[in-house]
Amino acid sequence: MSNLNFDVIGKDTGSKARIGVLSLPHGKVDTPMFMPVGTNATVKGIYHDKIKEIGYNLILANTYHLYLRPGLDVLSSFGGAHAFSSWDGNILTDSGGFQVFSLSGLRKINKEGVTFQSHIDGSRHIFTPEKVVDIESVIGSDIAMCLDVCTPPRIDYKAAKEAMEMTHSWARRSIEERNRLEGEGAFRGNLFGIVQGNFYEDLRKESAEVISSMDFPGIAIGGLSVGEEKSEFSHFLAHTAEYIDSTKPRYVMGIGSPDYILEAVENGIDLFDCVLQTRMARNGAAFTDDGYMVMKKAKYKDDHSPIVEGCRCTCCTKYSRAYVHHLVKCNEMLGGMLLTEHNLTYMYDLMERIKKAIAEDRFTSFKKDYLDRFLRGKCSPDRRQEC
RNA sequence: GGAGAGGUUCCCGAGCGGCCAAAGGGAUCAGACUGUAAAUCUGACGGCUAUGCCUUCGAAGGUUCGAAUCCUUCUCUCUCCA
Repeated sequence: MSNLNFDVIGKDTGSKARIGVLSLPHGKVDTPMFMPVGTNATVKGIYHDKIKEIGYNLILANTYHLYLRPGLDVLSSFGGAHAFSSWDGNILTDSGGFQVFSLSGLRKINKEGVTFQSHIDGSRHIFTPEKVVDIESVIGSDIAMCLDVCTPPRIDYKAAKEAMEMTHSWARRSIEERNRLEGEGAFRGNLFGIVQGNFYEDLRKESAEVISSMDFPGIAIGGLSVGEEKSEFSHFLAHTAEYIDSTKPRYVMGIGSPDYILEAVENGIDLFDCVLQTRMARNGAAFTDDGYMVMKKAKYKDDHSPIVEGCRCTCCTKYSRAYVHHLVKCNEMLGGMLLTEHNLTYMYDLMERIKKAIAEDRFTSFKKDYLDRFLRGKCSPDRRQEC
């Protein structure tokens, strides 16, 4: 029934890290893999061709945003988001569950679904789990996420439990709708379930087990990296991951920075996505092994070296730090574009290094060496503790 | 030569007797950014021995309890007319 085949092809013995191959309708994806975020069927600041050239074969898009604009009629007339955006790789669609969290002032939740007030024009729209799967089938998602209830940290137990139970109930309804559409030949993607449970150990365990028991080809951990301390993130990531079916691909939604990703990989996570790389690029920062390089700093004004020596991206092979500094200072869009390509290239190549380390059974030492250098650069000595 | 307008903290620019170390931009510097309401946002931005003090609104003098704000002289800039 599923269009997904997931083969674990290697494991690290010192951790739960693993390498695998995901076979999706639009081609294979080697895991662990980072997925660039392209909310509006475009990864901001870069051509789809370039994304593909870097090596990515799986990007995100957002159900809520695409439903509002351009709307289902347009998407449907193109036969889905792939043709519409000229992207022949895989698309994972987020359900709008994150918008339940991020647009909390513009929505209301009840058992049936979520009522959103559009952030664009204020119009009201109802999202039910069934409707989200329907929209995702129009989009043509290769991986379709269920509508879930993503909650902020520090809510009380009762609210956390309610959100979790609603997420579970919506997961069941999503599966029924998928099955119905599959029967009609209208759904060809892979529906992934999402674990919630906020920051309560028993709820996280329960949610991981409940979602794992359902008929999903892949499982995501949601509701992390929503403003909690890093230590809390690490704890709940490890605690949740251990209760998820290890034969399925595991996806942590919304991370992240290299340190978060290494943490996830160590716990056997296969997929993650994040806006950080592309957003920070537009805000003038480059990912490097020595932390984030803030290109607007005056010290790069006359620096003739590339951002990262040896990096294969356009930015590093053709331009100097001084030029990128200049572009960022002038607020020229090319600055953000070059940095976007750099950050996505950096992340792809980092994933390659991680996979190689796992294949050679030295993930733990790789992680330690990498973080020693990355966090030293990211944080000044007096802030080191916080990082 | 004549008439008019004007010189404000790095720049532009508001203020036109006390609530002014002086709005608002910009520049500069620093910080944030993690399933994208983000090419965005936040903070600092005269000096200091800092719930106060000192210096500052072209210059010098004056009026006033009190002046960036009113008066006098000087100086510089711009516009128009000759």
